Amino acid sequence: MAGRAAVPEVIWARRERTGRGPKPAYTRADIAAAAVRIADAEGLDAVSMRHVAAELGCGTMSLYNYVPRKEDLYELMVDAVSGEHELWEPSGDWRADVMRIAHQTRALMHRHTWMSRLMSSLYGFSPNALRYLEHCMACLDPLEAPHGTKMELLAMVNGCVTVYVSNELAVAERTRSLPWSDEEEQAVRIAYLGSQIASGAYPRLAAAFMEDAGPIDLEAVFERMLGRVLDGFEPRA
Amino acid sequence: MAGRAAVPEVIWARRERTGRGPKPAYTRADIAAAAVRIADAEGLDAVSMRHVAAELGCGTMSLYNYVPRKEDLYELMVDAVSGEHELWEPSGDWRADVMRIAHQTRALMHRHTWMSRLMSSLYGFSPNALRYLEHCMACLDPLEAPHGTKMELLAMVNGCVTVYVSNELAVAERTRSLPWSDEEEQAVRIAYLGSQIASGAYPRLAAAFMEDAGPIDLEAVFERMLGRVLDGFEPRA
DNA sequence: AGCGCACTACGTACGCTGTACGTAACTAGG
DNA sequence: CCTAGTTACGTACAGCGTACGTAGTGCGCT
Repeated sequence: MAGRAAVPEVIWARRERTGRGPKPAYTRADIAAAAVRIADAEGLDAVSMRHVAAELGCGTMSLYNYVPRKEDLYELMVDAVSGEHELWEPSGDWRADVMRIAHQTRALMHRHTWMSRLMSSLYGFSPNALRYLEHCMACLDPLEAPHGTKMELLAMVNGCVTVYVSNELAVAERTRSLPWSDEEEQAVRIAYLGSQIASGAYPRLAAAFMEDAGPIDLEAVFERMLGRVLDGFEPRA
Repeated sequence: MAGRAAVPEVIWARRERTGRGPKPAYTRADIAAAAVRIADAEGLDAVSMRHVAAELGCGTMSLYNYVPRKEDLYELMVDAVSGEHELWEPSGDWRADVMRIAHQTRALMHRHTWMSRLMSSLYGFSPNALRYLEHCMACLDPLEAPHGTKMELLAMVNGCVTVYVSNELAVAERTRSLPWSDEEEQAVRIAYLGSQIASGAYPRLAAAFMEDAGPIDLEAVFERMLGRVLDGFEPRA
């Protein structure tokens, strides 16, 4: 009977509508959509309570009727785009299905570049996340393994995809903010990194950077990474 | 000769000291140490320019002589604790060495719980990061593979460790902010998650959650994950 | 030797953030 | 019908990053 009211509750445990009083002017979906629109167009840092409220056309503080803290707004956003995952009838080939899931997740994170940043800090048992997880598990039905192992597989795949895309986006951001062209980029990288490497203190890094001169094929690397992860779960022959 | 001054430079390309004028009162190491102290004690969000300046005992704007943007302060912090990595003479057993590296990285991120948050957004070719990377590559000398593959291995290991610890910390944070004890935690999780699962819409998730009733052994899961990653790089027999 | 300038230090100020709080309007349940 | 629980929203506050201006300092050059 201790006061458990003052506790930070998960937003999904709250009912959306609560009977008494005037009907809410917006749904959670409206709010999430507005926030996603802003994040897509102007970046995650542009998502402020004021900005989202303005996008919706209501006063700033009205938002707090729907969303107790800003963090919950993020949760709404992640759930909303999690709903973009295509969920198909499992093919029977778990490897192919998981590959397809990974590629779709990557595409989704490229479409909403702020996702990878939010995913790594959120708890993530939103309704759409549950639906998505259930679909992933369904794809793993053909795999002979305990549920726990399957969950570990999914965690690893999701984790790898997230960090991979994070890196992709970080590098893209870095080169985009540079005023030089891609070809000159190489030269610029030499400016600092090269000065360090030329110092001779890092012979192996020097060798590594000399080796891959051409632009790396991000798709191929992604594919290779996934393959290796899944190899670890292949039943022993 | 186009104006390349207005460009966001990497802080490591800046010289720390520049001859003319009064001697700077602090070193980059001083500043990084102050910021790390604050982040460790009060969390990453407590690291503000004002707060760090106060910790150093100087005016807020004086910090900007050393650090052009706040993001660079983060870079300094990451580099500082990257220097905590123990670098040993490679044993000749690359698998064992990589395992040891991963365990140390995990320990480091538990010591500085804000690291995982920063690592996923930073570019990361700071001096200490280079030293660390070179050491990792040295550990991989016994592995018969091209440099590019070795880099991919390290990226995967580092990535997996980062997301793993992120999850660990997120869960810990969630349960810590709850006023209930660990045993009751289980019951609370049922409150929302259980209501969803009991709905019957997610049969596989239900089965999975029922299966692992006891507290999971985080060390064992970590070990297993690493093992699987490394398996993917074992030379084919 | 001494001038000039690059550099450090730092106070003030601006626009922005999340959100606590108080008030007015509204409507469903007893 | 009344009233209690909700919605809506304006105001206010503490804190943020940082642009800008000013004052003082000491190295490098003439």
